[in-house]
Formats: sequence, structure tokens, C-alpha cells
Amino acid sequence: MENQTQNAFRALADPTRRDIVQMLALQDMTIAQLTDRFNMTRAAVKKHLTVLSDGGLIAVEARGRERINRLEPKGMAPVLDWLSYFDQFWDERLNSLKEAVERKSK
Amino acid sequence: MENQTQNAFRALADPTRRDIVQMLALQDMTIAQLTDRFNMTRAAVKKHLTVLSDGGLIAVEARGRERINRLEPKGMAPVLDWLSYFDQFWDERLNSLKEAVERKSK
DNA sequence: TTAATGTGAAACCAAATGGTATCTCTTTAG
DNA sequence: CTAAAGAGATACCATTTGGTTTCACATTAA
Repeated sequence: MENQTQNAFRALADPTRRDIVQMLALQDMTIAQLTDRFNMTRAAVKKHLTVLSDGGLIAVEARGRERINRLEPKGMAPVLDWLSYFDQFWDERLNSLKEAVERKSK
Repeated sequence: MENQTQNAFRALADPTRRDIVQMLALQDMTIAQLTDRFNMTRAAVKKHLTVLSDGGLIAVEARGRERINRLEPKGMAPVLDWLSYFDQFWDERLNSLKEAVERKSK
């Protein structure tokens, strides 16, 4: 999807999508399971998942008729990269943070 | 503007606004100075600055007929807070980062 | 095999978003 | 004083966004 920084920031701009990210941080979930936790239709949740996927923040694994959505930690890297570029005064600490993300995602 | 986390994430979701943040990280600027660097009208830049202000990421200081826009580092705190809540595995490093922000903004 | 379950996709809608042009107001320069 | 410079505000516009309803398709259960 080309511009990962933009897609990642855009994915995080919506509160529902940030909630989804937090839920998926606790456990992998199907669309139906996520929909149970929101006051909106499955189609709406699906759209949010597509945006999150474009942002590289989640990955989908097919299991029979189910699709397991799981968090993709390395998708956060462009966001952290941008934060680090934007300002030098917290940079060593942010570099450590980026290393942690890289370790986790391999 | 109530929900700082949402306002900050929303402010960062637009590429022009992220560019503005980067420019203001280098030096304080007026709207006219910022407008010189973009291919859009002053009114459009002004709208972006309003969104950034709502997100707590910039502050405006009146100087005569000019308005000096400057970066407000502590506005990034809700973003970093959210990132740290969302996932534990990089948490000590993120906490260090948050402390750095707090030091810088006082 | 048939029915139920899980998902995807398309058409549609209201509201938000990012931009413009235009007018006004305040402050500074001549 | 008058004109120019810097900025704010409003009305307007096209596109995007976040949601819905509806239909189709694949997989599993009875």
C-alpha cells in the first residue's frame, strides 16, 4: 500500500481502530468476536480492519471459514521512525524503543 | 478540547500537518512563513494549525500583528501514553521516552 | 445434502475533511 | 492619515470517511 507512514498514522487516527489494536494486543480475534465488543455492524468493523491492514498494523490468517486477525507489531515502526525524526531531544530513548519493536516482530 | 488522545492522533494523521510539526521542530514560524513552504493557501494552512492546536501539539504567541506558532512537546504525551498502554513489551523504554518529554516541556 | 455460520463486497448515505475564494480586522510603515 | 502586511472567519465545494443494508460465497454441522 505504498506509503506506510501515512497509512499507519491514518489507521491510528480513529478511536475504534485504536480500540481494536488494544484488543488484538491481548488476543487474536475474528471479525465476529470483535463485532461483539462494538456497537456497530460487522461490515463497519471489517472496514476498520482493512484500514488497519493497509497500515500494516494487523495481519489476517485464514483458518477454515474463519479469519484470525492478529497484531503486527512491526507495523508500528514507521510511526516510531517518524516520531524519532521529528525531534532529536528524545532520540536515544526512541531508538531503544525501535529496537524493542524489531526484536518482538521477528 | 476534551479528548486529547483523539485530538493528538487526529492531528498527526495528515501528512501536511506532520510536515508542519517537523518544520516547527526546527524553528518557530508564522502562518505566512509556513504557507511559503506549501502549495496551498494561507487559509488551508490556518485550518491545519487549528487542528494541531486542538491536538495540543502547537501553541500560538501573539507578537504585534504576527502570530508565532511554536511546537508544544507535551502535546505528544497522550500519543506516547497510548502507545505504552497498548503494548507492554516495550514499556520500560517508552516510560523513559515519556519522562524525556516531560522534562523537555517544563 | 441442507442449513447454519463466518466472511466478503457492493451500493448507498450523512457527516467530516481538506481545500478554495472572499471579506474583515488589526497592526505597522511611509 | 493612509496604505500595506499579517492574520482570522465565513461560505462554499469535492472527496473521503464511517456507517448501514443487502446479497453472494465458502466452510462446517446435522
